[in-house]
Amino acid sequence: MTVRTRIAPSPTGDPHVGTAYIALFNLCFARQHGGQFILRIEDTDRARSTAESEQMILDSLRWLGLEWDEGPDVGGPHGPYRQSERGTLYAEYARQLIASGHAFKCYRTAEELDELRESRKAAGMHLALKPADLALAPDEVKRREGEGWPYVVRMQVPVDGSCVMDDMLRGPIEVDWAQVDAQILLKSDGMPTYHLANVVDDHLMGITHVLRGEEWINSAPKHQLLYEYFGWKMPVLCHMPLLRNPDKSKLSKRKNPTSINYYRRMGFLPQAVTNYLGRMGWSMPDEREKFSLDEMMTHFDIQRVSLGGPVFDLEKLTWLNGVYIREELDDKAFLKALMDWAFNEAYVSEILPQVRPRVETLSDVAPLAGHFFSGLPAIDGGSFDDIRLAREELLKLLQFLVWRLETLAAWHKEALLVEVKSLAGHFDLKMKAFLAPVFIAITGSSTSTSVMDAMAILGSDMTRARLRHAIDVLGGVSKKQAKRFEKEFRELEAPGV
RNA sequence: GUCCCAUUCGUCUAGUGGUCCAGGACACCGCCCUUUCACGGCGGUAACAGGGGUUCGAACCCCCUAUGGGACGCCA
Repeated sequence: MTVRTRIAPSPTGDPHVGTAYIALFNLCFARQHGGQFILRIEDTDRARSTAESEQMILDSLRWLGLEWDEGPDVGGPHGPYRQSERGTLYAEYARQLIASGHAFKCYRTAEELDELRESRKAAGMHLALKPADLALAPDEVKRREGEGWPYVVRMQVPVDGSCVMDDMLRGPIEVDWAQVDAQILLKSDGMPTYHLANVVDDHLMGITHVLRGEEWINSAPKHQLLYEYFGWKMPVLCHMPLLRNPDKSKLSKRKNPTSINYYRRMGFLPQAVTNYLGRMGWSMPDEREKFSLDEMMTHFDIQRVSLGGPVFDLEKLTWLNGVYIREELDDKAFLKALMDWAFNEAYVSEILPQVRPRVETLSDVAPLAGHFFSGLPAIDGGSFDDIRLAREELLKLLQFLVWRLETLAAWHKEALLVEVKSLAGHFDLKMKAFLAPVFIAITGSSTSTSVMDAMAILGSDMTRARLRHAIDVLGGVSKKQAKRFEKEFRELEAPGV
């Protein structure tokens, strides 16, 4: 048996807890059956990830203790299908499908597709575009082809009848073919979409079981069809429930800290985080709450997965983490955990230059630099009383900064400075005035170390979490405000559009 | 809008036709322990979404309704 987890690349290298969650269950499932567990980063769009951001994601999975295997024919997460070759490899399979009549070239433009979807929506029909909907008159196709228009390769799909696929946990799932669109297999830049890459890779890697998120159920018919077209054996499917925000929507960073790095920075123990993820939609046969990864693997049973989408509860995770610190760590291990976390030479050395000019006695250090060793500062709305900005303007400032920082790929002081400068310009504020509220949000006080350096040292996850926390204690951004803010922010991002 | 998936205390869950007027955990409340605060111990509030079937019997099986979520991208 061979299973794999596919990882969506992210430019900032944020490893999502949802990814870790799926990886954990894949790992346990594989180990329980003595099988292999492989990792794949889905980098069909090279702009989305860098070697560095991929490394960050892998590091955090390793931190959680999720060890993966080198797959057959796959040297690490990328394997022989690595970027340079990937386009040509998948293009070859796409050609094969065209030759067998299972796929076709489509010269439709984005505008035409929008129109088609609009009119279908207006007519109250389902939005799936079928091959017939996309067809152009033969001479028009000829013209576009002759003029060298860009094209994509789409798969053929049946127009009627239905597709039945099997899910390990849910039993047979039936979907009308009418709901399934002529999925794009190869983009106009020649790179494959997830759907093609996924099927081809899984086949070449000999994947036998696929455990993935519930959000993939609807595209499973396409995958099944592709396996049929190629004449390959389809892996067994299993769709895991989705982790949720407290409001039950799919876990998202807008409403929750979703980055593993955040929990790491906050001082959670990896065993506790992994244990907690293992309790999401799953339980030990004897119902104990606390168990190690090894215990989970030996007692694992996929049938014990419950299908209701579990809410990720920070409070309970925090309790569990406390249990681990109290029960699993003796003084020596506790000390080691602290040192691994922040009390180490590398980290403290970064902080020393910040405090040296500002202290007179050694005992000044802790109060001054405490925020480098803390989570969220104890602030409330009153902490911002001295800021001479209207409440809404203040919220907007913090919110814009969060949004800017969310897309920042390289996290260092110079890059931060560029962002802050440009935003200060937008708000028509001097740097000092712009940074005043940021200072309070990050350090929790109005006298401390340099805020720009603090942000650089604290890192992306903690910085953003503190800014978001400040927004929360200020009463949060209302839906109406969010709408206004977003509009203004977009105009700021793309001036003249 | 169309389709798909789901639905047990506020939250995570146990429960796969009788042992369930539903058990455990977090949170909350009370009491005890304690020089404070925690930790710990004991106790309490609190749920089978609703309606129809099937059955001697239903949280568990079937149907309908409601609610929630997801999908409908040259994202993954």
